[in-house]
Amino acid sequence: MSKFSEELAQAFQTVSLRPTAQRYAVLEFLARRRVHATAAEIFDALNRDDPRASRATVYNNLHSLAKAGLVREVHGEGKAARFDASLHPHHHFVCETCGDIEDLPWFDLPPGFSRSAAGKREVRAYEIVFRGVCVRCRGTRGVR
Amino acid sequence: MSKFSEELAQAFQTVSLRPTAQRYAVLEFLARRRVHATAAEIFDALNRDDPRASRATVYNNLHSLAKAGLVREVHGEGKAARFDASLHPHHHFVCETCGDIEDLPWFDLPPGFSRSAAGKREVRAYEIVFRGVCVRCRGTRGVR
DNA sequence: TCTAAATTTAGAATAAGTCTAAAGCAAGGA
DNA sequence: TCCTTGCTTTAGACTTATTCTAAATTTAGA
Repeated sequence: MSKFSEELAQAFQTVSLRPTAQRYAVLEFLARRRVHATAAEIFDALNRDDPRASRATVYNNLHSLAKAGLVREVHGEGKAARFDASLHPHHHFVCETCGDIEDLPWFDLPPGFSRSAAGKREVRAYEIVFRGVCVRCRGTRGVR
Repeated sequence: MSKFSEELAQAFQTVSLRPTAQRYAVLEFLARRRVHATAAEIFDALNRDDPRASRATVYNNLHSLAKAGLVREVHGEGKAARFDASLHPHHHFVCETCGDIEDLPWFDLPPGFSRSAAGKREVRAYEIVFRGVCVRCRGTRGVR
């Protein structure tokens, strides 16, 4: 068993979610990708090889994985939600030109920032979303 | 002319967007509200009094206002996008229990944070999204 | 006033995501 | 091992959010 699949198996363990073939395939697909995928892309990809998965199953699993914290739902420019494996914490960058979403390395807010901002609310998580122009789109500046 | 409507008029000026009756109504509605509205809610509200606006117009204006930076699109728990006037900068808090989205007072990231995180990307804006349990939902804890 | 460009409209069309009811599996106890 | 119970999967119909279309209207500026 590779380091990689061990890590996935481990992840299922710690959140105590049944590692069904389809659920595993969804998480694996996301964990291998750099660019964030829409549910439709995941559906298409899974149905090129075994195990297959129905549309409903893809959504079911994206939701159960998100609830368990192994996957995050991110919204960029388009109307379809995008998903990424969040095995390791990170922030996000949304390109306003091409709509792609990229991961940025994690850093904590200075202690006290979130507490004072949130008042009496209970903060369970946070992320910073940066918007702007990605490296690829900066390169083609003016060409359009 | 009230301070408030002056501010809206001013906002249209500075981004040089035509202040049509419908567009003004959309922005005004959002600026007066505390809770973030879906397009459907805005559509319903506008069609209770003049000026009316068709569904397409509501969306057109939400998009033109968003592009101009006067409105922000935020995604909470539900599938419909929510919008808020962003005349003044702020961060967001999404309640994982009831799905409501609240504004948090703005604070800057410590200088250097965003620059080093984003690498060669051009950052035009950022926001911090906190998730957790809002004050109202904390109160009803355990009742369910 | 006149013109060109932007805006509005109703309704049809598309797309994203959810629901349903039946059938298949997985985990743990006897 | 064999049940039992509760997750999970499935195809496809369905709902709902958002976009598109083409014609009519309004706006800003010359």
